[in-house]
Amino acid sequence: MGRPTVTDIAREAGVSLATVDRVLNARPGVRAKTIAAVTEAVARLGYVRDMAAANLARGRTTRVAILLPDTESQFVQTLQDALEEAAALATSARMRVDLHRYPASDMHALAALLADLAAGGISGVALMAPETPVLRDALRALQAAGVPVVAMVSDLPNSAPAHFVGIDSHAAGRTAAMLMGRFLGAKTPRVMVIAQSMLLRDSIERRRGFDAVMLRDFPGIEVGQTLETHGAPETLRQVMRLSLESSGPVGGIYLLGSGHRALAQVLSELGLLGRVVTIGHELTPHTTAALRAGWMDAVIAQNVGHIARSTLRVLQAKADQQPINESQERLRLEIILRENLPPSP
Amino acid sequence: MGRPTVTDIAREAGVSLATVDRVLNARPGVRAKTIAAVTEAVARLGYVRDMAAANLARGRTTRVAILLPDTESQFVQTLQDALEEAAALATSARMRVDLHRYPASDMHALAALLADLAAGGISGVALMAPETPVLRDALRALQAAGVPVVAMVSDLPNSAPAHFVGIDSHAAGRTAAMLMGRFLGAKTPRVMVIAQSMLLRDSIERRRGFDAVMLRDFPGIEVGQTLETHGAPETLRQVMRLSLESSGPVGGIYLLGSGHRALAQVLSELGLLGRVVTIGHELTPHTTAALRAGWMDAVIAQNVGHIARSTLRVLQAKADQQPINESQERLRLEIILRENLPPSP
DNA sequence: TCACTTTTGAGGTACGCACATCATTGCTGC
DNA sequence: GCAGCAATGATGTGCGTACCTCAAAAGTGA
Repeated sequence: MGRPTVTDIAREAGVSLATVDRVLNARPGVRAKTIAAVTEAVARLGYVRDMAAANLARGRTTRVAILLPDTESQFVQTLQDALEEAAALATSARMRVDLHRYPASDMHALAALLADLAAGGISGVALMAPETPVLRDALRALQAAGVPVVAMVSDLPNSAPAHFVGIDSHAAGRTAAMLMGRFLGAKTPRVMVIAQSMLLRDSIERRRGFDAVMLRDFPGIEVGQTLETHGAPETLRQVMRLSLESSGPVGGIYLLGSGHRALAQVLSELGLLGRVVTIGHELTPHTTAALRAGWMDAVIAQNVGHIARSTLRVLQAKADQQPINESQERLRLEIILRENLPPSP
Repeated sequence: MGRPTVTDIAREAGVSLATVDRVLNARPGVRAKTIAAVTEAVARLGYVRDMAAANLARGRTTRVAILLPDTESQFVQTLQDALEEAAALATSARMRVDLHRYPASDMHALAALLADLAAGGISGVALMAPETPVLRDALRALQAAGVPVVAMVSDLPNSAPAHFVGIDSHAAGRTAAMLMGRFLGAKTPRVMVIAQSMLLRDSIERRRGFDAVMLRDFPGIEVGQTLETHGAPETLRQVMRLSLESSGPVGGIYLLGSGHRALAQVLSELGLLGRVVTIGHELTPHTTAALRAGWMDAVIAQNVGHIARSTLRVLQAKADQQPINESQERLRLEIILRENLPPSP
């Protein structure tokens, strides 16, 4: 005897197949008493609906949309690649994934895109975006229309997403601090913190976590203010020179966001490349090269492959109104050094 | 128009459904020319077999066996828990998993168990075991009978397993060395290496990787010979005292295998707990507690949840004669510090 | 008790595929 | 040109479920 089927449930509950179907799919026209009988039979036999067969019978192909900013970021590009690979595989499981890039600076365009999607009859949306009021309203409307929303990488707590796929940014910052503190050793106990901008929630949280551990475990190390570069290499050069002049030399650099290539350039000009402990975030071709070259000491990352697969699994589960396997979907915060770099494919 | 189906392939290739079926399922009695025509139609239409429907039609439930040693090891226990959880979920995907523990000291018993399984008509076997000649022969026989074998945690290169699920132990050792070297800082540049035994392949490889990086990047640090404890706390106490007396104090301890609790005890007796950099392997309740308490500085681990799910996915793929998604099955080597400990459930 | 509504039963079709059977076609050598 | 065999076609059944229709039974109120 294999797994129980609807037929077994019908026999066990003493009702017809049609009634079992009505109960399982929450169709109207069944007495409470009958519902209870079927539910009990389900529990007794340990019946689990065969979702594959169910979706086959429904004939529906789950259609989901994924929205990424059109930033020229290596990380976003890496994530997109991972999503495309995962989407190709998901095709064999009756799922169609539409990937869109939205203008990062125009939240109204994003909101309009979301409205279009809602009208187009989609069964789920996942997105990576900073939480603005416009977006929040758009997402709430989407969810009110019954479309589940999944936040990727950066959480959207005020939009009440159905799920968040990403790591704890505060823990990421704490981990960076722990490594920085221990790697610094006898080097100048001063750390420079650099960010493109502090608008994104994850940057802010990383910084908070970094400070918390620095203050608690390494009180002897001085941590500077966040230097914002707004993505411009020239600004980076200026703020770094200014900071070094006014506060003196540093033993470590913590890069909150992207901009690794520009940093390498400036460090090289200053004769600091490989002489200061450098810690950053996210595994991209640039950071991989930097680790391999030896001038970056550690990268705190989240596995984009996992993010992609987890996102699709969660969207599928939501579409099927199935529960989520928390332990599988919990992303690990990864520490990457030169020695545990993943083998290049 | 949704996804193409076998019917579309038949029309496109100008053949019948039966022939498409013969080609897709590699059944005999089709001319090479016809096979080519069908294959081309598949490529042209971008046909992807609906595995859900296929498995439904096959009506077969994949039965696999998983064999773990009956060692009283926290890691093995953790792995078993993960496998049981994954197995419970796999049930809804038409897969039955039988978990066995074999006597760790009796390879003949393991071989006999494997022979039984082969006779019982099983579609796959996964196991964690040291590679002995007896086992190697048993595994070869099993594979000759068409049963795919998956090695878990510790590879079995001479038994030519269909797949290995686990991390690169050499890289694990290299990573441990990197952290040890950098964490030591101004501490006594001498490291003690402790193992239960050096019989297992992964212990040996870790040690090799550790030495390689120590030699290359930290030539000033002296690394002692491997002290074997054979799992006995009393032996651990003796060899540690002996080593400290003969070679002098150490600044770090590298624990190759298990035995974290006994180590804590002895370190405490010696007044060294928390005063030497301690690095070990695998995330278990003991090591988690040690990291939290602060006397262990880092743990190099592999995610048992991933091992479990990956093992089942690979076995399923082998049973379905489907290709394996390498990028999903590649396990990451994890570095765990206190700050990035996974939140307790 | 009768007309009425609500609840339940019986049965069919479909989803995309695997697998089986039997009939038919094409090709080979003689 | 015919036996003999390989290649192909035609057709049916079933996997577990969804969804539909129509008929029958049970329950309701007056």
